Amino acid sequence: MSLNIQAIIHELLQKGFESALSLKGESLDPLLRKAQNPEHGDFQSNGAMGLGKKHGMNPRELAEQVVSTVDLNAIAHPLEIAGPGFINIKLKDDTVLEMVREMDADPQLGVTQSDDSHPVAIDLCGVNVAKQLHVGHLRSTIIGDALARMFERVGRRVYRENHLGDWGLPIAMVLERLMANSVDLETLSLDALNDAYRDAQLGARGDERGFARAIECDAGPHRVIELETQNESASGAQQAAKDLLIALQQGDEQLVQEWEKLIECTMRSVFESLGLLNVKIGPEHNRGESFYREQLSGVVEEFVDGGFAEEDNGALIVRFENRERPMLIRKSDGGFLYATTDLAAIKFRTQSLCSDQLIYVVDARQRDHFKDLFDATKIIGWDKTPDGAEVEMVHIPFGSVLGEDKKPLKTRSGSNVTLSSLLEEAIERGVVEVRKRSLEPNAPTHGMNDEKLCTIGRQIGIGAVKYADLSNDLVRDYVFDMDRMVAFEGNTGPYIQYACARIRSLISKCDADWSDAEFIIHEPEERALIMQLLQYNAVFQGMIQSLEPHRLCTWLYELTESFNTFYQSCPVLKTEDSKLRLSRVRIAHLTKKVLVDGLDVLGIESPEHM
RNA sequence: GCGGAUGUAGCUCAACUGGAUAGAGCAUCGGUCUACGAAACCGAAGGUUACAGGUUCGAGUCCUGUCAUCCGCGCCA
Repeated sequence: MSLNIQAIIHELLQKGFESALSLKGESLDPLLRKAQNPEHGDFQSNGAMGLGKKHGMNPRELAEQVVSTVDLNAIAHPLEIAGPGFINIKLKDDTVLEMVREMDADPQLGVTQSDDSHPVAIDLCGVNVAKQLHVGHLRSTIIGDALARMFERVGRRVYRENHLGDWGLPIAMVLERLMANSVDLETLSLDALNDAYRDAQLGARGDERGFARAIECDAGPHRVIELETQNESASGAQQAAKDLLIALQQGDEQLVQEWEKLIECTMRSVFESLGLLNVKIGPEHNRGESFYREQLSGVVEEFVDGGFAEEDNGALIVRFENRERPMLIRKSDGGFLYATTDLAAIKFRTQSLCSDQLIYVVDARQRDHFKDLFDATKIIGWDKTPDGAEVEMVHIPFGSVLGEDKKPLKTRSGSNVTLSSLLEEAIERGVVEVRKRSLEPNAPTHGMNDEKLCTIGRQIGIGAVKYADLSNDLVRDYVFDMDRMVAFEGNTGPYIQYACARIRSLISKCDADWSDAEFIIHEPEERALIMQLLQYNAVFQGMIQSLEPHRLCTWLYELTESFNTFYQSCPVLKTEDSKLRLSRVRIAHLTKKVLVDGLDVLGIESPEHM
């Protein structure tokens, strides 16, 4: 017996189908699933309908034959056939108890560890030097960090790649502007820096052609607004910036020093926000555009030498077989583009880091860019690691964060919402709730000092925002509604955190030693809770495979509901029967371990009290 | 114009990748505490899954078309 009981049943059923249909070697999938309705049992096999049809056999008869040849008596109740040919399986309680014992004894809580020794590289956060973080970075950062934790949880090495926008003309323009005004970079705030960045952009990004074309193509409001902003003014400041960039590229010592200060100034503020967010991203994860600057011409040469790139109107482009749109890898003035840098980064990640899985957590608007990028990578053969492993490249195209008006989130005055202001509000809301709660005499937080309350408030407020983000299907846009997130009711982070806190105090009130108490199933709610716990690994593997954190969120929410139902109907400490009492404490403890572990994978903290 | 995404209860979202009666949470209405933490639990009501066809034992899910919203479309990142 083992935790992968589903795999065992799968195999037995498969053999049953093989013998019933007198077929071998063919992949006959019994379509074993968790039962959709608990009344049908624990698992269901949907294979008979499709296979019966395919091989000219009555599905129901097929199911009956399978049932008569498969022997699951040791672990399950007699199999039942329902409807057109569903096979329903209900495990014996003894089987369930044995599995839960195993899960509880396993430090990994049953989560299967990966045997892939190649690292995963996750492109996340994506800050631009001299720019304030905004809500777009929120998603890239917390989704990327959750995915990273998920891979680390199954034992894989992860490179969190913070691909900073720290190089090129935009940065040169800011630097030029700041130096022209002899601003002291040591004491500069990111807000001031952000203003300088915007001024510089306004000065240099005039793009009448792009604007005209956007109108012509009937472009959406996103693009038009962006281009309008760029066109508001145009000046000759670029020339100075271009000169500065050249000097910087040539390694002018003074300039390089100033440039480094600029990055430092940005990252000080960035890491402050990232710290509040409880994400594992630090200076050691910085590997920005500047890191690749020496490699760009080599990358382009490789494309040229391989015959994969051609000249077009003075620019160098890569063409694809199945579409019109080419990818530019060098401008007609000889400069490189972000696509060039991204190609260099892919080469580095696959060839030097030897990653066999590249994940880009970048918003959905860049779909076409990544399609081009990945296809170009395949053309030149960087889709294999040096030791020959196939590289999987995935773009996670997450949706936009919208305001109540269903348009990209803005402040009342129409400016972008900065990440720090958003986090501040979330924390403030969390702190207010915790303080309010602590005024009640019966609350475990009653009388706690304010510093502790603030820490808890931060954990709750941030947890609420992160859970709200991660619990949605990533590709969809979602409406940011602080009130709903911090409501702490229903499917929210705090709901789950609250259950953890209750279990902790429950356990702390139990004097007896329950650590090796026998698990007992006495009430249906106990069985239901244990069955939910036993799905942890399956859900986890599903999440790894699909790269969808919201699956874990949904399951954790269900687990919390199962626990609350159990807790409501099964007295724990008040139970007279001491064996049953200790069993329930132990079930509660296992639930807490799983909830805390799952929340941690999502990057959400679980306060002791709240 | 071309390409892509999305459309599920009043609102915010699920649906284990084609399975049994489409599920939750808010909001609404009705029950549970002199408390193993009520930030909880139990129940009611709420649906032509944008629309029209098609594929099959079976479709929210797959294919075709239509509509709506959003995004992208060579020298910005």
